[in-house]
Amino acid sequence: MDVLVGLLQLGFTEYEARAYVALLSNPGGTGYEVAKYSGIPRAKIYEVLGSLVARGVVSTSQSDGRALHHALDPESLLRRQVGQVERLRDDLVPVLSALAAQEVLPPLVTIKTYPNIIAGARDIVATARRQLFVSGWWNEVEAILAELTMARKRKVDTYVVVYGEAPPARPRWRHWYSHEIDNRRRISGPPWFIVAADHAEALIGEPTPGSRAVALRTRNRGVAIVASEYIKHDIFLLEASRIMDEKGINLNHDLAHLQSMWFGRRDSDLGGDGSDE
Amino acid sequence: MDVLVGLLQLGFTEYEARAYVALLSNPGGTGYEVAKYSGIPRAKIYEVLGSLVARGVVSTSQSDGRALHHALDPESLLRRQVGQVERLRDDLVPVLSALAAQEVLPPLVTIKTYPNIIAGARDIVATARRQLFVSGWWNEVEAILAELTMARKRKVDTYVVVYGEAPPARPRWRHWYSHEIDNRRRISGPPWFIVAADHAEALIGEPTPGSRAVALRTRNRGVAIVASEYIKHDIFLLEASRIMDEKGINLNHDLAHLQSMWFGRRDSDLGGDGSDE
DNA sequence: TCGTAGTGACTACCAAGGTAACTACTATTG
DNA sequence: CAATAGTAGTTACCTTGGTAGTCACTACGA
Repeated sequence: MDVLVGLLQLGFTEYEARAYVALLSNPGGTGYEVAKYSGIPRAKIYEVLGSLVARGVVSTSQSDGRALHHALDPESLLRRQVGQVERLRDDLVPVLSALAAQEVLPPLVTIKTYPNIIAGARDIVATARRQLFVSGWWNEVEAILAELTMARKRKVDTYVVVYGEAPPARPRWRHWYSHEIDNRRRISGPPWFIVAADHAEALIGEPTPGSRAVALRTRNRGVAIVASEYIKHDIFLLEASRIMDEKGINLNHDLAHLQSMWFGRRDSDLGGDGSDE
Repeated sequence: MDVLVGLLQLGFTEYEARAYVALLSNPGGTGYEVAKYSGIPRAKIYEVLGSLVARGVVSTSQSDGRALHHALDPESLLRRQVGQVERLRDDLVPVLSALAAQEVLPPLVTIKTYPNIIAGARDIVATARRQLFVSGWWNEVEAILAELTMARKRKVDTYVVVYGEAPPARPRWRHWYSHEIDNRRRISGPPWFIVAADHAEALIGEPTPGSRAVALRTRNRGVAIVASEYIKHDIFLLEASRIMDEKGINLNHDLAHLQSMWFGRRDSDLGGDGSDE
């Protein structure tokens, strides 16, 4: 990640970003020096430093009658930004939620572009309460791994099926299943990505790397159930075939540990605190 | 907090904010309807909705060949924003910190405007490791209360002295001391706000409500020690006078000659009342 | 004279806000 | 049946403010 791009995303202008970086590596500079190191025209530098001072990102000190400038350390800068959005969230969410009207019947909504599909998947995982099913390729699963971990910490039953070559960073979760297929070509058509929560909400996506990525997201009950059941069947068959490979007989007994997918959590399954194995 | 202002702070344009709010309270609208509810000129509405769709804040569905629009729910929207800044932080801080050069000797830095003083105080509290001293009026102490709570959770020894009328939301901490004084007028001059951490960093501020607010922030060792010691002495005297009150010892008369340090030639009592725990 | 320090007056460009006028379709009603 | 009003969407153009970028100037000390 280019630092300048990152700072732009924090709302810095290009000059502000360049001045900040220049001040970081050359602390205590006069305006003139900052202009020299940053390549910002001298005619603009005081304006730029002024707006950074107003934002509290740069502070001044006096020495020999000259004004020196000092950059806020990066940790503090980013901590402030995070704190600001968090405070904004705490202020805004209740007001906005009060404004929001309920949709009469859940629409079948189209989501466009890859990052929006990932964001939608994160939403669903982050709001799941009891049961969560995920099926997709490692790239997409990895992108929502932080949220999946949080969900498991919240005691959400989380089932994940990952297609493709076994990834290096594969977490050791109880219900993590791998379809080890060479590459994205093996199974027909484009990649897919399915997230379903609580038999209530689902996202069925086609995370093509290009700009063609599209997904369906809905709280439509039928779709949500189909998505969940599809993944359940997939897992069931995967396990069945594995065990048949090993033994050959009496599948029912061997697959009993999967019954919780359909019948909810049983006492014997309450194996821990979100860190099984 | 006005919702529109809040959304602007999230990087929405005014039209985008108005369209989003209109869509929240009227879900599933055509572009035409959104324009009607939001007051955005029809000529602009598709452009605006388009950029919201591109950002994933609005999604579309089809019904009778018409494109309907649906707003992302506020919790998800704000969760995404928070996650985005957090990811930016994790990416950016290591790179920026690597760029940062150490200042040879800690400067005496001037901080301007009230919010920047508060932000600086938050920085210091958030990075304190062992010992923390805070002295100020309730307004300012309240503004950094969240960070103080975090510091206490990190096992930082936290001492707070609050001037002014006892606030309603006063936390019940072990080292929380109150100087109950009627109003900001009693002690001469403007309000003040002191934060000192680890005998290493200090902020000494003058949080005037207007634009005149100024503070000194520094890692200069001498200043940091003076600030810490000042607050320690203040607490010591406060406690001493409380305990003497309890035991019926009254030195007012014997120390009357010192009262002039604080009150000129008037003789009156110190406000210590022992409302700590 | 050169390097440091700071300022005023420009130009260029673009995103955002704002207006007017247009097409096309549907439903209602006199 | 034609006229009208409302819905749905589009093209063109204009204004404004902020950002980027240039040039030319003053002032000072070594």
